[in-house]
Amino acid sequence: MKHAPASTRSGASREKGTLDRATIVRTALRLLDEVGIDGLSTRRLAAELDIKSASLYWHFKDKNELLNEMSGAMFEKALRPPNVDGPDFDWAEWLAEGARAIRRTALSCRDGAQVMARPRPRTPGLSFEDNVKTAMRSGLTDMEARLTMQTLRRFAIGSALQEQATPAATGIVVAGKEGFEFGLQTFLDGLRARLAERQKVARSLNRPRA
Amino acid sequence: MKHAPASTRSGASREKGTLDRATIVRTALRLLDEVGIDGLSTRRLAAELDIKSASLYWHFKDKNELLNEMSGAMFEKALRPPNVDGPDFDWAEWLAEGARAIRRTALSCRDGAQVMARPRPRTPGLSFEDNVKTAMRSGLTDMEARLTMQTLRRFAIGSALQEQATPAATGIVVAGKEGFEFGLQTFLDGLRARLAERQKVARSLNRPRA
DNA sequence: ACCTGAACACCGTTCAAGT
DNA sequence: ACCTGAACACCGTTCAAGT
Repeated sequence: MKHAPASTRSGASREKGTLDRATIVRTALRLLDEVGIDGLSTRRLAAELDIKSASLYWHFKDKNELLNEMSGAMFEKALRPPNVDGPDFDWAEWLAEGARAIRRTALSCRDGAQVMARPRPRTPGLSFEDNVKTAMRSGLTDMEARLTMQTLRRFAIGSALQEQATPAATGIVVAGKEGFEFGLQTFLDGLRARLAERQKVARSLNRPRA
Repeated sequence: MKHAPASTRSGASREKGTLDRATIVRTALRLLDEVGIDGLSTRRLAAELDIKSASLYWHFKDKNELLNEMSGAMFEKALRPPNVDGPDFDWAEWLAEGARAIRRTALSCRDGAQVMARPRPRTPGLSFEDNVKTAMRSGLTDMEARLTMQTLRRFAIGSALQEQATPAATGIVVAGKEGFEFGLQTFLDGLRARLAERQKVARSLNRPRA
């Protein structure tokens, strides 16, 4: 006699053919938070989905592709709404919030930083170009805006990575948000200095004394 | 008939009892550069050392301990001589060189950034406190000096990590050194602004007008 | 003190075969 | 189109036993 068709796993039973990449990625992220990156095996994930591990290879080329998709999902979650307001728009605070969101998202899940440190699949230009535009409202050039976002992303991931590493052995100086804010604000100060210098030059060109 | 006692591996035969942690770490780093982090198995490393993989567990508690030691070795290599000169000492350039050295070392070895992103064993206070002292010659407080070094370390590792990720999928904006220098110099600009502000305040306190 | 043989409990991945 | 059974070629780690 055959036993009942599973569905005993984690409560969420599906009918066949319902399984798609998004569901797998979502489940993988939940499992990651439970067991950590070393515990996240294809067999364990398959069990969580009530399938066999071989089935995962119909949906994903290999485990790397799955992990990269997880990275993409975390970034999407971190960078939700550009949320640009009216004339009181504070570009520095907007950039800071973006960097904080990346770090916060990475820290919100066990080993999340290690996942976000991976390459993510080319999101279809969705919000990235919009964000560049928004960053340019500060007066930065297109290239500077991109470099700024790249720098903040690298710093946020680097910070989360160190903060999430086994706390005993790391040479952490100031734990938590304060250590992060120092680097963040100092970098933004550098941007402000650059923009102020640029405005000064522009003014002197507009009404030359000579 | 027993065959000859190995020594066919990679040319470097040893007599028994010669093997120590430093040799293992050095060999592991060479092997890492050959096969990458996914190829660096205890069995492969043991073969390279002409021992059996079980023997590694006499020298190291587990693979994690070995990897952390590798991280420590790479940082030692990166931060070699403090090399502080005379009165023409340029603290900003000194900090920049330290950050560049970390990034350069990470990029010098396949998957090197992933290794340096790991926690490293507590180095016996060797050069770290000296470096804090050196950084303070800029006028930064002790805490600011530590935060600065932490920030640059995080940014350098974060950069190397992204640069070393599979080049196709990453949203790299400006590849290579230029992308790194932007973040580095902008952060240092922020530090300069902070120090300049501090000097201005100090001067106004020295000779008050009122 | 240092190393091995042999095993344990896993991995990621492939592929013919099922439905 | 989607999933399984069964296998392949590996893993990290332990531990009694050797020298």
